[in-house]
Amino acid sequence: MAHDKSEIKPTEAELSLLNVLWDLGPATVREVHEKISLSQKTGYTTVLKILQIMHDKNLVIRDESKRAHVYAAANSQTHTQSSLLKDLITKAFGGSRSNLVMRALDDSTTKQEIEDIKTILNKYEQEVS
Amino acid sequence: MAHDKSEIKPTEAELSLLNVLWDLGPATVREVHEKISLSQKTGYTTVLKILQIMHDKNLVIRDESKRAHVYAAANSQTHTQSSLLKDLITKAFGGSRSNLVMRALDDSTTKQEIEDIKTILNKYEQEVS
DNA sequence: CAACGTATACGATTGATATCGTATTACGTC
DNA sequence: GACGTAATACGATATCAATCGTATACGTTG
Repeated sequence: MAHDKSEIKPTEAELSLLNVLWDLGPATVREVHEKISLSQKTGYTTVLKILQIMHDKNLVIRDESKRAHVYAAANSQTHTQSSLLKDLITKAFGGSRSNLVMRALDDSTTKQEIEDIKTILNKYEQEVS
Repeated sequence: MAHDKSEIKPTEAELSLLNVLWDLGPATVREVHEKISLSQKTGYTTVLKILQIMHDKNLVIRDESKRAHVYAAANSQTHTQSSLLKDLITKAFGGSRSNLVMRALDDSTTKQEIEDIKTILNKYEQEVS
């Protein structure tokens, strides 16, 4: 096989649009542009072009049955996040996952965050054992 | 202020070289090239050029007192890792640190990793309270 | 059915990344 | 102090990312 699902590496602009698509669900260029315009000043055709490129790269799928094509993220947010993390672990953390997790936790970590993470850990601890 | 320390964003090739520098400590272009050549096939002048660019960007410092300049990472590995994580949290995890941590933990997490992380959590828990 | 408004398609531009070939400079050594 | 070795400096190139202007196509409606 040539391309594995785990090699998802959107650029920065692409990730911005993916965030919008995960939020809105399937949407037209106009809808994506309107949403993104709330936080950035990007031209309509720029959004269009990037979505087209993403379509070529299979980062999004699109429904062309209507005049205004409807775009949707090809991969789930969860899967994409995992992919990005895996990449970062490889390139900046010597391949060590716990290394990354420990670095993500610092003295600004709140009590709530600690509790949330402990809950997850307990869950996996049971599964693993 | 123009540039904050937290805006450290090395490119992929730059990060490769930084990994070598963190490993070797201060080193000449030749030393860096020899080390990187073990895992990649990059030309000597390419390594040199990237190090020069990194110097312009203040990603590395260099000692020019000798004929062969000696390069060293300008920022610690720890600090750079934190910076990269912060960036990823912002761009792909809706700004939520625990979101990232939880995604980093999946069902392939080993018992040992869970223990390591719990230890860290307990440490911060005490500090926080 | 023609015109207008909106959508997509296409191409050009700018800037950054990555890579090297070649030119130039600087040491040591004899 | 000239020469050869090895270093740095300096472009040049190819690719990709990001952006937008303009051209073209499509449909709704008067």
